[in-house]
Amino acid sequence: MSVKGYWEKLRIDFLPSSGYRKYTCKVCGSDFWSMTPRNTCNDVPCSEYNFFSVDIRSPKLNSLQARNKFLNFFAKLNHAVIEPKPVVARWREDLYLTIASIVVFQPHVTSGNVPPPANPLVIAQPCIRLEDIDVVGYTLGRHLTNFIMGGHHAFNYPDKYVYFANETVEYARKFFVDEVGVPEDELTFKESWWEGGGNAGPCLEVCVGGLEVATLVFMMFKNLDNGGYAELPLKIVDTGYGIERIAWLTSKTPTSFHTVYGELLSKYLSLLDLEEAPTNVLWRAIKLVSKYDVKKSESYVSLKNLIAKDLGLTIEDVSDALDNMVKVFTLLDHVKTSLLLLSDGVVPSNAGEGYLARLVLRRIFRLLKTFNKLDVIEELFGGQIAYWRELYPNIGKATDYIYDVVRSELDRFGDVLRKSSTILKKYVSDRKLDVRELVELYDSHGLPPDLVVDECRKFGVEVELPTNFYSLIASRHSRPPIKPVKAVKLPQEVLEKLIKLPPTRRLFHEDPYIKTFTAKVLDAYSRYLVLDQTAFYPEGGGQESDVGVVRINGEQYKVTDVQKVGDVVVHVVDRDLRAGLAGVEVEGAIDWFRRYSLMRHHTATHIVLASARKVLGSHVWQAGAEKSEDRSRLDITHFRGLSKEEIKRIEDIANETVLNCLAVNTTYIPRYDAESKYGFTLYQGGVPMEPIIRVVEIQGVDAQACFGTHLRNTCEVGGIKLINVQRIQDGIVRLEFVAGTQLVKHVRSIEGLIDEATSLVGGSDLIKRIKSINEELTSVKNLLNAYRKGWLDNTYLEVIRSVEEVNGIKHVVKLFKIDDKEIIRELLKELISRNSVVAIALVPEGGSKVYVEISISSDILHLVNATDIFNEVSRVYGGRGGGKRDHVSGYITIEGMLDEAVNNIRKLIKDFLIRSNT
RNA sequence: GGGCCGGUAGCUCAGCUGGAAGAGCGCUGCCCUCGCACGGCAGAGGUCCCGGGUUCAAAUCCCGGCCGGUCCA
Repeated sequence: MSVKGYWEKLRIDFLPSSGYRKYTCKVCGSDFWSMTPRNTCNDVPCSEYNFFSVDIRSPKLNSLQARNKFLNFFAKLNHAVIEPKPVVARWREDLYLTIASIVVFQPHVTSGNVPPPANPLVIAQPCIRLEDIDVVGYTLGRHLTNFIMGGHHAFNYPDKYVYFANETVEYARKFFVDEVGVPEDELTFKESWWEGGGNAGPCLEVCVGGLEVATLVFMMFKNLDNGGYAELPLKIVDTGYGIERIAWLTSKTPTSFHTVYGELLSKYLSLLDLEEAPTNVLWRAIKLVSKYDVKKSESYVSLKNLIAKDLGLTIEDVSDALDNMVKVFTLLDHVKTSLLLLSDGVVPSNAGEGYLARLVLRRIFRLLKTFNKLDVIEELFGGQIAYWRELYPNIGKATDYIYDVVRSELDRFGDVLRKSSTILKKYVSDRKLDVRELVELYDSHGLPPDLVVDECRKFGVEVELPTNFYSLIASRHSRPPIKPVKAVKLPQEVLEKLIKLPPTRRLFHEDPYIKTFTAKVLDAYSRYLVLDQTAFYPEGGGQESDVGVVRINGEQYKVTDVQKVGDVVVHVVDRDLRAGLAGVEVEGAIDWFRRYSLMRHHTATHIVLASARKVLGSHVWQAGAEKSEDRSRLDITHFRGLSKEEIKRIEDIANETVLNCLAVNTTYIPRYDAESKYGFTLYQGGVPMEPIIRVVEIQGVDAQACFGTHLRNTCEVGGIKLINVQRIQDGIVRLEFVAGTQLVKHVRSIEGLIDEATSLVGGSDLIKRIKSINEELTSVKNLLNAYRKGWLDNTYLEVIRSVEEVNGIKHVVKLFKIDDKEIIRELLKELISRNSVVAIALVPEGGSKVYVEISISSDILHLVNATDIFNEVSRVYGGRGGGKRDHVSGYITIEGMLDEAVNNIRKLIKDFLIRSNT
């Protein structure tokens, strides 16, 4: 079905009945609704911007006021106001950032698993989108990397209808006309089609004077693999109002940066020693910018040309005025985006969402570098922290962390730049730099092309920056489809068979201290056993599964692994089970020692995470965890390695928590209650898809959504010792620790190591022994060197005495019966550097193998060649080897008497020298 | 998660079309100086990241791993 086909199906009666009529855009061909006849659809680039000439009957609004107006309007229409969520979408596995308000409700609500927190609802959600990051600034505010998306949402279930397209359009019209004061003739609704995140539906783009101010999406379909659509059971109203654009519309400033950042703009200009561009240039720019395809870099140049022509200025005048403004706009935007990311706890790194933060920061650094103003970076951040801390309280709380990270990232960027000159020298050593090299400098070394071009000029190397540079980069990166590889530990046929069984009653949750139990067999197949209830904990939440035994009909089976398939717990036993066991009663017993160790390690993990957050800051998140019987492993996000002091403090605070004997309570709480009570730090180990979640709370210390089995009280942990701390990758630190009785085991293994080391070196005081062994080693080394030197001196004289001469060529062939090639080589070097001589060493290497090394003084190289001599010898003695004219090494084979052979070789060489020199 | 670049003396790096492990800075000692800096001379310092392979021969080539950097998801 075509897009238009869906529109006929949807039918929005409200528009025609309120006097709107449908027209077709002469430029893009889209259908749109308008009160007054129009040729074009009122959206760029079909129409020019003229929203600043529209007579808006409303006071000027800044973005905070526009946001409040939006929320209040929909609150009056019985929408519950929902608190915004972080800009880092930690609840999504397929997305790093909150790019729209609907993201807050995906996938748990949109899939139908969890009801929305209210219905209908309204939210003003800060969002970050980096896809247009390159054109931010150039469009004078149409594109931003951060913005507030006002969304009113209604979720229509098959059995519960709230509202859909008609009401949505009615509300939008009322909001823009009655609240914002847009004259109704200026308001248009363009029919379009929206797709995203696996869903799709028709949408209306709401425009005023060329500016799109809202999109109204009616999410009705699911994308199918074959490219088609399937209707969703849930019909969702998904709207996005551009709060900054609405503010811009009312405040009539030449760019939206003037509206959003207010006094910060002039503050930034003065910090950077810049002048604001003349107003007439800015106004001319905003009128013209709507016509251009901003993705093409040459269009910015033609924009400047046109402004110059219109205003009677030179292109240089316009460039001077506009280029710096664009950079300042970009700085304003990027600094705010950084603040939002960092205050939500993102740790910059070279992977994941951390990379996105680094990308934005690096762009800031590069821009500042073009002004030579890297030193004002803290003032730039400070200005915005003060400006935004009221609207975004997290920014105020994270101030220290933000400065720390900015400084540390700036240092790192400085390192890259410092390295750049040596790297560059390597690349321009041939006095030129081609495009391939330019691409490699950026892709492999992080050197931005504009910077490289500047640097090259200093070396006197001219480089051309191709306009398609970034698409060249893109083409270097092949994009494999995202594959959510789920490690399925059970065979497919077992999964299919078991998924239909009723959920297993979780005795391990009801009472984590149950060691034995009885249950009924629901199904038994091959080595897989499903019971109606079980005390066996299945692997999950980073906790390994239990092991133990089950007794069925008097026969005992070992349980080696336990997995969860949906809500069904599957026991894997050590051998095949009989058929027809369904209904039979079984007795089970878990390996309690192992389980208790796991429980201690699991509770300890929560304690250590909380301690790390206390010591390092609230940007610390769990990046992975694994609890096993003998130790626990916790990966946390942090921007540098830990100092000894920090490690000690984490350990101390963790053990304090243990000693304080705090209760550990496990409760089931409705999702939204839990979120508002504990915040999003609940979801350290991922986000469950259920409306009611299991919360493990250590009173006053930590609360997490968690599936694992925990102790009743922190006392039971016994004690916690960090045994290994390392930075496993940029932005992630791994903490390994042991708890409880495992601590004893760990100490014992260290004792064992010490004992073994002590017995190896002898004596009783390990440190003392190692010190004396070291000294001994040094003196033996020195002694050896002395002997070598002595050997060298004596042997040198001895060899010199054996030098013979044929046809004016001095030469010597010597057999050495020590296997120390290093000193023999040194001897040869000594010989040839102090004499004009051909020196040949033979070193037997066991069996018939004899090592040969030939060296020739440089001044007689014109007379004789080492390779030739070697070949002459190997003709008779079957050698393999090679080298250069002055030096050859290899092996020959000598059977029988060695001394005899050496004499023979001497003769061979003598003959050769006679022949070759006549 | 993937692509690319890199890992050689305490530091910064060269050597990488296979053929005798190097430079600069720093360090130690001596000379010069009243002393310091500079300068001069001499010297110490190496698991060429690790493990396999190819080869007469590997820092260099091939395979695998570890670590770092960087770009893109």
